[in-house]
Amino acid sequence: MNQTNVQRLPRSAESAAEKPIELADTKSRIQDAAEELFMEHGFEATSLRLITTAAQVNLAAVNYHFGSKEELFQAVLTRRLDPMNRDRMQLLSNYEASAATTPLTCEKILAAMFIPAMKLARDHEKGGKNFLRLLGRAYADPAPFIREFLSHQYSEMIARFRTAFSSALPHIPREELSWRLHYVMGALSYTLAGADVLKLVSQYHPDLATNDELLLRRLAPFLAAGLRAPIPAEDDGYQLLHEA
Amino acid sequence: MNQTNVQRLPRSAESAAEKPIELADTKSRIQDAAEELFMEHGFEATSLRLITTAAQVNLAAVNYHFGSKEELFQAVLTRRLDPMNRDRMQLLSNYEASAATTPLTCEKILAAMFIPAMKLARDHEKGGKNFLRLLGRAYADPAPFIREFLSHQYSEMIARFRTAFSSALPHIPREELSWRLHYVMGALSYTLAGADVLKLVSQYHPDLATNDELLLRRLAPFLAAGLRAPIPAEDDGYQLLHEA
DNA sequence: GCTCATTTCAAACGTTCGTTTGAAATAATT
DNA sequence: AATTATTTCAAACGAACGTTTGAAATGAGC
Repeated sequence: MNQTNVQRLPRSAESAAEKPIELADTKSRIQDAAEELFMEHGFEATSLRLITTAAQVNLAAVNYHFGSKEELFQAVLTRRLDPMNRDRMQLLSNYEASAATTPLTCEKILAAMFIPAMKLARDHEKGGKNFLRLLGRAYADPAPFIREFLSHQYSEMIARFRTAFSSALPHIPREELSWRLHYVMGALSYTLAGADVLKLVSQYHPDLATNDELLLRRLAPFLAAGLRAPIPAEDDGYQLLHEA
Repeated sequence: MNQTNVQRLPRSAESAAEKPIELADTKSRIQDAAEELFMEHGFEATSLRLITTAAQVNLAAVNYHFGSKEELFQAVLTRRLDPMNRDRMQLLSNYEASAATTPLTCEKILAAMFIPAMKLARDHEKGGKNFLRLLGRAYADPAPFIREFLSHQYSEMIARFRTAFSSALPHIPREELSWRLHYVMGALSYTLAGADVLKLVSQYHPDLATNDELLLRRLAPFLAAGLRAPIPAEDDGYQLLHEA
């Protein structure tokens, strides 16, 4: 019934663009529409009928080309997540090579995490910004297949950056560093996803929110200062919990 | 058809517990079951049939007591969110009164945010911890009625803490502070929700994750250091974006 | 005991969901 | 041109959804 793993080219294999008004092929149209709609409504609330109508394809096309709704969701994530994480690791390696023997600064390592994410948001005029919002929501999605997929998709990149931070912050114990990395990911995903539920950033200059360099110049110092913070002593005034 | 706003006590109004095996009333049982199931599967993926079965009540009881599934969700959130945010503001006022004229430290203000959240996680043996996970997921939920509800529910508390941080950090420009508050909320919700998709904290000592004081001693220094971080100068080595 | 409001219940409502089907249409191969 | 493989299509499938209904059960007030 279904196609095998090999994907054939359905139309004549001309190399360059033929007609400018020509639509993309069915599979791509589905992915584009799905990305936008998953971002807007979430996985559960987005029906295949909504997607296929927006993509102007037949309802059965999703199951034919992707197998199921879940597999479509994973394909939508993989399409941009894979290159982004590969870029991140490549950029980190470049920085490390440039720095020769001296360890990288936290800011530099953070930049290696952020810049590919921002490049993704900037590059794809259509879905780039939306994709990061979709990703931020996927982080918090309780569906097991999403959580397993993400943790598998990220594991290599995270391990790579963990050791980089470990070298940059030799005075921070390994366990403490794990927690601080956790906080970094929280602030990062929250920011990149634009999940400002609480309207904290009230004066929302549009070019400020989209200006990557400004965003990096705000976020990186904040997180780097946190990563470098001294470990508080035992009697450092944190017996706060029993005052309430 | 439906009951009015006044809620009657359906059973004889004995003051104390009568029989230890007696079940709570229908409305509470629904809320308890809904809290746990919404936490586990999210709003969309949790059906009323699942909730009413777990609560051992009739399917129609949800619409009778709450009106709709959406209103049930809001009731579940309000039940614990309202007291928590009131506690936060009260605790902040207490701290300010104790400090007299001297401004509070960032750590102290952060503690006023965290401690009520942790008390909530600790107090209700059954759903406390789960509720924070539910809350963390609600932050990222795209459903408009959830986002509007949360932003309304939080607005007073956020405004209160914003001015507190503003006093504690007079050298940080107001706009910069808004962004840093944004990062704080990101790390906070990510941590309290236990949304560790990426398994960053691999060595997961159970008593460490549940020990509130330890958690506060890790998170507060990290965030306070970030909040106090100096504003980077224009030529401070952040021309990183074009090296990629 | 009777009355009346409140709560519970089984059953069904109409809708929407993801998926499947088998034939028609299109493209590729011989 | 004939044959084969691939893709599209309209239609339907069974299941699950939130909600409604009207009668039965249960409570309180007189």
